[in-house]
Amino acid sequence: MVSVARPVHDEVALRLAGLEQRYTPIRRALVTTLADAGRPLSIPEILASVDELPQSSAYRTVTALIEAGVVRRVTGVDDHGRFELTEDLAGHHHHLACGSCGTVEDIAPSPRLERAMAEAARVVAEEQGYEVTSHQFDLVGVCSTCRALPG
Amino acid sequence: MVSVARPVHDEVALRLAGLEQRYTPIRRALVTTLADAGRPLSIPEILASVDELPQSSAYRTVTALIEAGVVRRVTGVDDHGRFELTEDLAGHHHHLACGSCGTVEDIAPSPRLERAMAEAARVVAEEQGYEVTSHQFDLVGVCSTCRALPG
DNA sequence: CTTGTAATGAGAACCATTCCCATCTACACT
DNA sequence: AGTGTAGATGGGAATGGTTCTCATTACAAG
Repeated sequence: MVSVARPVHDEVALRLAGLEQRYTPIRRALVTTLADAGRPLSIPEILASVDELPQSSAYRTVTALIEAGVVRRVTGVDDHGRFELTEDLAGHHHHLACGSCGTVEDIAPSPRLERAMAEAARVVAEEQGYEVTSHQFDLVGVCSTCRALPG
Repeated sequence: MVSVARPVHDEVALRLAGLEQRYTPIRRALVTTLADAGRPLSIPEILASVDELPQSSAYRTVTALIEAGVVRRVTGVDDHGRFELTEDLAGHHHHLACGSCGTVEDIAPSPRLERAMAEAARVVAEEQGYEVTSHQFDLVGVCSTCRALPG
């Protein structure tokens, strides 16, 4: 909750200012929450984390931060939008969505994974004429928690 | 439209029968449409492809086919569900979602891509304790059409 | 302190999806 | 072929996440 580096807040304030927008307490709380979560959060999760936050403000604030280029929307396996700080603020990583419970986790980049991902992106670019967006992959699987469940 | 191999229809009929369900004309039309599309289709796309299909029937039919294990839902970059035949009916492949227009394409598996994907899945399984679902990956990028657009 | 502009909160509006129910149809058994 | 039973269909109502509207409030500059 106080673990967010000041440079992040400064950078967010700067980008908002570039659009003539203010870095208000609500926006600051949202940035802090997303930074601390370490994984993309859905709106319900954000509402549970930030005290006294009306739903409409949550959606609007998230939208404002997206427009300022400090938050991006992540699509998971269920139909809930999930949000995280952009890579230039939170660091490069990939995502792993659990097809069973819907939770999305960040994957810390390891050299082996990066090599495999980079190779996959290269192949897709060559063979399909696609430009893979900023080395961003989302994998779907079953998380260890759900695998342990009966059924 | 007549390009669907008979074994596919037979298999679908069999799986529906296993749940005491019938392989009706509507369901057959949907299977044919999905098989011919060669990429996951959204409900609006399905409605445009199948003549005289009420929206409620489209959703219900898709749901029935999912329960029978012959169709699966694919999540793209926008919030529209997209549907395709399962891999055991349509063959193994990956997806490429265009972050700009939302269209999802199938990626034909090439040896190079498979190697890279398999390696990525292995790493994720080892390092994150995840079981990656049936070698299924979805990548996001910008398709060649959208890249050619101004702006 | 005044004023202009952005931000907020509550609820209405929207839209994709799901649910309901009366009607229709397919298959099994005469 | 005729009939009965259960599944399937279609139209519309209901749901739920997300977006929009607008009156009110909070800032920053003069």
